[in-house]
Amino acid sequence: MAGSPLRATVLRAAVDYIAAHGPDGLSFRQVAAAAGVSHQAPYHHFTDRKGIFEAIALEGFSMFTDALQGAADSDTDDPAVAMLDGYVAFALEHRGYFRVMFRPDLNGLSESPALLETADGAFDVLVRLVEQILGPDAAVADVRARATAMWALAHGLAVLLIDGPLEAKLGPVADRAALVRAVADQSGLAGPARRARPRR
Amino acid sequence: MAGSPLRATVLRAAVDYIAAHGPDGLSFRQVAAAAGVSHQAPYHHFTDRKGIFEAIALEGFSMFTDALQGAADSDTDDPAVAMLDGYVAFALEHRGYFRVMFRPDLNGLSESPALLETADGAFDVLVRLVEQILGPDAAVADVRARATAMWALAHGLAVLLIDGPLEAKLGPVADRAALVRAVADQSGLAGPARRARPRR
DNA sequence: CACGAGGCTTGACGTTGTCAACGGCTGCGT
DNA sequence: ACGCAGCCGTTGACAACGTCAAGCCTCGTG
Repeated sequence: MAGSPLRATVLRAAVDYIAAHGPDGLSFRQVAAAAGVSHQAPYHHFTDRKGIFEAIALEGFSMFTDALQGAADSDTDDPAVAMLDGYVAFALEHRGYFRVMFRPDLNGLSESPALLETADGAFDVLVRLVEQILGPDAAVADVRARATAMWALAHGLAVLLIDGPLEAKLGPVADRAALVRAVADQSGLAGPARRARPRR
Repeated sequence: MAGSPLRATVLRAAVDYIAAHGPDGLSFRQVAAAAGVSHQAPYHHFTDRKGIFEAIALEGFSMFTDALQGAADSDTDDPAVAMLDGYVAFALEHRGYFRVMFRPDLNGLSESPALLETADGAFDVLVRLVEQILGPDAAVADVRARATAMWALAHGLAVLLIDGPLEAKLGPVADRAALVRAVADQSGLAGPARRARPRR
């Protein structure tokens, strides 16, 4: 299951490149050269250029699910904020993966059932947390809307920080946790459960 | 100021292509061929391939600012929701522009002062609206955080709808306004002014 | 020992972005 | 009226890219 060493090498080189320069300039031949093999060698491990992105996205979503689950499991008095922070932190620390995961044109998400399923797993973590926060008697539509709101907020923040004008405006990252906190406070999404805000 | 007709033709062809297939596969030579000219003709109107994206982003941010301003000016009892909806609506209706605007690797945002300034203009519309919502005695940090929260929420929703798994999950667009409403309600960002939530 | 398959190589083809040189129009100064 | 410079478009060439097609080692298994 581990795959050949070349496969891993290529994948790592690709992820590093993407983290540094974005996915679009990534060249099949360049990563092959970086791995010290001929320009066709990677074809024995990936069907396509797209195959590389698909593999990255798959691995990325798996790591992502774990990261979100970890944030959900961490015992904090504000699980919603922990989740938001976990989301944004993952994006910042694993740009190479994150940049590919949400680009269906690159990774062929809609065509790969395995990838779709893995991606769903991450969203499920979020939904389960929201169910837990809102309590068992919450309407399904509310849970859905709340989860979507949290997802959108976290995703927007992450994307704006990684690729958007936010980083150019606020300087690099600075204190991510404080930013997430402040934003979560300004939206109504912070707080341990039903609108009780201990405030310390 | 209008620019030559070829320039406009190329730009339109590029925007249409991007709306349909995303920016990355866009080929300089293809748009030239689509415009019925030789593969080098566009070079008289754009310095680079990147120059096309820069022009699209510039025009896009200008349209975007107008759209947001329009949403802010519309008299509704919930300006925050109007703004969020305006943001998402623009993204959905002008994917060809939106997809390029937030891709600094494509449009060279950080290198072009004119582009940066235009992009700032859009954010300023949001900040001014938040100032208006929170009232004149609001702390600067709160205004900033609230604006960032709204921006992130709208942007996340837009991105997830356009390129993310949300469209694959929820079906195409459906009723955007209702979705935005629900999400805004679940986050605390809806409501006319200071945390009054009519609930009705 | 044969042999088939996996892993890698070299070679080739069409397409891409970009540099360079060329040509025809149009409008200006003399 | 004439020439000439500028814009706007042309064709040609080049390196790099993704991908198809063969060929070459080097194993483990019969």
